[in-house]
Amino acid sequence: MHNGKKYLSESLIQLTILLSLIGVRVDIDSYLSGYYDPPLIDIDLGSSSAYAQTPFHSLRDTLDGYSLHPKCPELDDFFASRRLLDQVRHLGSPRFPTQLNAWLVQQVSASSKADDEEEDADAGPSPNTDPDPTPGCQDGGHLPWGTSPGPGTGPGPSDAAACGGLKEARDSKAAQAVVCRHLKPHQLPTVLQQQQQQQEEHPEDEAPLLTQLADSSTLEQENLLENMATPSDPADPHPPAADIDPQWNSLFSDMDVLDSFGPERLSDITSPISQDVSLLDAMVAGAAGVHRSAGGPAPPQQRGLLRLESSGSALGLAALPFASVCDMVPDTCQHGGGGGLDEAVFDHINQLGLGGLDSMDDQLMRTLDRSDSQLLEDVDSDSGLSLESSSGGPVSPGSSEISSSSSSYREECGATGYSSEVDSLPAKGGPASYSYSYSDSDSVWHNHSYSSSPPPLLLPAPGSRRAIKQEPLSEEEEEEEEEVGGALGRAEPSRDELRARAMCIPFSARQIVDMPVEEFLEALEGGGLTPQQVALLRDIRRRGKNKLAAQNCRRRKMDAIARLQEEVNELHALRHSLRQERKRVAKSADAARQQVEQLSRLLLAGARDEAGRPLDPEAFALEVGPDGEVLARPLRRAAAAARSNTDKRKKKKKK
DNA sequence: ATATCCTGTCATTAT
DNA sequence: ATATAATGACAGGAT
Repeated sequence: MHNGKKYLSESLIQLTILLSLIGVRVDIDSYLSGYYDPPLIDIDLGSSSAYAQTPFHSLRDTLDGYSLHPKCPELDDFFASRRLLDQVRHLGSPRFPTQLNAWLVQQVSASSKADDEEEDADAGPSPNTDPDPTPGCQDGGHLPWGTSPGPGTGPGPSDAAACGGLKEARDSKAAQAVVCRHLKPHQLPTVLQQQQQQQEEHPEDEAPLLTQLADSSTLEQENLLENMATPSDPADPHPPAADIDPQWNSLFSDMDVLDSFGPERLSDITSPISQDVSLLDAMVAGAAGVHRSAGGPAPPQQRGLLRLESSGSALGLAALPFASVCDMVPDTCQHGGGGGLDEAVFDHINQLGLGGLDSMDDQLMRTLDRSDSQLLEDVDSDSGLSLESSSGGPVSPGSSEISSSSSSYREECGATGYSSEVDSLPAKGGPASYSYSYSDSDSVWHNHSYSSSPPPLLLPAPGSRRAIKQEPLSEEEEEEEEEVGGALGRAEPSRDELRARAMCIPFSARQIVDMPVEEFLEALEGGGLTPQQVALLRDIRRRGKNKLAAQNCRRRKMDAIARLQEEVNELHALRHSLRQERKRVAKSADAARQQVEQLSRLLLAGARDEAGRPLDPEAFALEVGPDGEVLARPLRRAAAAARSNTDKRKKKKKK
């Protein structure tokens, strides 16, 4: 516990310092509260137990899905990347900040590579932004499609922007992933509107399906997702990429106009980027530039672009969840003057035909529109995961997911009481009246295995998200999947799951257990639940927590036993070595003793008494006196004295 | 049939 | 005061 407190305080200090460094001191919570639930403050600050359950509820739905544990080593990388990209971003591009930033970053990366053959594409303002050469940062490696790098794993999307730049962005998968990750749930209506517009223009697209998907219930979503995944080639897990690629290619072909700068002008641009620009100034400049760029009523697509861009740099500036802080809270940003830097940069740009960049915005919007399907899928997949699958993130009771699932539950609900229904529930398999389509992890979402062996090969459930997306697992997801464990094999709901469904509780057992306590209490109080439902909710949460605690406890116990066994083995080895050493010492002592006796006999053989007669070697022993003088002591006397001593001891004992 | 293991649950205590 | 974690003990299913 003491460690936990220390850890908490250290983490808070680090977080505070980092936030103050980036100039976000006042409105960060309000900003986050508008975007995320729970806010950043609710980020889990550690646990007292190394085996404590993974706080998925606090690790999810924060910071674009990439929540940052304050102790996470990637946090520095994250903010360093963000500072770099904010500086670039807020250099003042009025109309195409995202594209320009991505291009600038790419140019920085390219120049750095020219100067330094090493892989460090982040060289420059943020030299330590990527300690881990992730695929997105290396030689145009593919950013894993939809791969969630896990909480705090800054190098993921941020590398796609900072390291990869346009070269990586040309990879349509990476680009889609970047875009998809930065569409907030609250943007879904906008996306849907755009999707509908696109549907009107391109009725052959997947928009109807996706719109339907967004409005459907969870089970329907699973079916739809299955339908979407079915016609695709199994060898190609990313079928939509084919639609995106031409768009991106055309977009970047326009971007190639900027490549005509040439190295000498490039140096003009890259060198300011490397300056230690005041972040505050840069942010204000960027915000002012963006706002200036609006220049009156922006067309809807431009507004959409700005919104997307302001919500974390939809394209290249991925994984910058704070990137739009200034846009969101401009009051906190005091304009310090952009200086000649912005003007120099954008004079170049303006002189080199910015007209094409207007069309580039349109193309970008079209690209984004086309990628909306992927956005939808990503967003919806996350929601589906949180609702039905193992990740089980917090979902507010008022969310569409809950409402949809709630409705589906209510439709199937037939039980009327808690105790009677609950206690009669069979341990295996629900009543025939239940027709739930259980997902992979509702029943058991933990790893009951004590062994430290690698998790078994997980076969994705037929309707699971994994089966659809076929993406490699991030560490977090692997961990989660590991926790799901054997549940995939037996897709049976837990008893509490059945209880919850029997009582028409609009949460899964996983949700009930994983949701933050505030949300849980809110659901209890404001959920319009009956007392029986409230009691069941509390019981499910208590049992779920205790179940996880028991698992952790047993794992700890097994680990402790293993450690003790290891210690026993080490002690056995130590005892063996000590015994060997004792034998060696005894042997050498014997040898020394024999040497002494031999030398004594030799000396006694040459010794003479006062009368000049030779001494009997058997009757005398050599003795070294206190002054170093060697004396011949008669053995009989010594033996007699020894005998008398033993006699005295015996007499004393008898007394 | 029995032993053992695994897991969930309860009760209790600590944090 | 409440929530939660930790843990011993027990029960029941699986092997």
